[in-house]
Amino acid sequence: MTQPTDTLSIRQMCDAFGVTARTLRFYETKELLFPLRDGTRRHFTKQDRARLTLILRGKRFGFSLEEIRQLLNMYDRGGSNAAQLLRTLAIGRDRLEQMQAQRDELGLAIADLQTQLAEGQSALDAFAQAAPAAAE
Amino acid sequence: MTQPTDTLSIRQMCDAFGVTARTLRFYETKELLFPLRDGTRRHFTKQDRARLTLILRGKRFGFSLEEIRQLLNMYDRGGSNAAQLLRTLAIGRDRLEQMQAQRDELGLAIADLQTQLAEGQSALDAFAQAAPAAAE
DNA sequence: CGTTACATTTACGTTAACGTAAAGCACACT
DNA sequence: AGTGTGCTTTACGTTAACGTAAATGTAACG
Repeated sequence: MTQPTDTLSIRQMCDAFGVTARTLRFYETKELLFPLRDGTRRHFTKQDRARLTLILRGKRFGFSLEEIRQLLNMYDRGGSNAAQLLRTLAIGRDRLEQMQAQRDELGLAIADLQTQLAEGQSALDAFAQAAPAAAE
Repeated sequence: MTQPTDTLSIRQMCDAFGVTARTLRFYETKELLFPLRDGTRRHFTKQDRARLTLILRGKRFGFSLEEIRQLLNMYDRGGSNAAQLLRTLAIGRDRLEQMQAQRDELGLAIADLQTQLAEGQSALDAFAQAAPAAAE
């Protein structure tokens, strides 16, 4: 009959998720988390834990906190909002394309850099290859 | 015998390189460019053009402006500074590794997102898959 | 001489996602 | 009462690479 003590203190949250207290409070001000209050202290519920999981996952996906907030809100309202869902999907696809483009550009830059570095001793000259007569 | 008019105005530079005047002035304050002065106006020499090419290339490589400045300085002093060159190479390799790591992470995230988006209609549920009972 | 075009300096603003004090409750223990 | 631990709020600081005004200058055109 002891209450499940279903909540975590801020420190426990930090340890559990590998984030700082500042981060958790910050997320609260950004309306990403809504911990309960015992007087002045925060108590993070199972919901908060689930949301934080999503937040971190969203960050891995490259979403901004604001985007994540919107996604979480939609999710909260129950997925019955088809139009919104579609827009969400569009956002997701956009992000995907951006990421792919980014990755491709990275790939190019990496290839460039690799050949430059491998090509010889003087990577500087390689780096500067496009500059004829930089020093007259 | 007409002087080659070998310099470009700031606007011509902007057009030639697709950057803003602010950017060029900013680069000057950062000691990346050293345009000549005709009274108050800037005149960008061939050297400046070469340097700007390198700057933009360096950015494509993911170097910061400060890193670029150092590289340009080393290059300017003539490549006779072997130790420096080696350190430079090390920097380049570090950057390469960072970029590869970044690219790999991006690859992972992309793969994730792709399966999520493809897997079904509800990308939201997919996005939220790790959150059981987010809405009790 | 007035306008237009282009240029200049100075300096505050922007963005994201927190970091980092500073100062102070609120309890538990001793 | 004192000490310590954990938590709180408030609020300024950080970083990079410029953006964006504001006020002014100068040179040529008409």
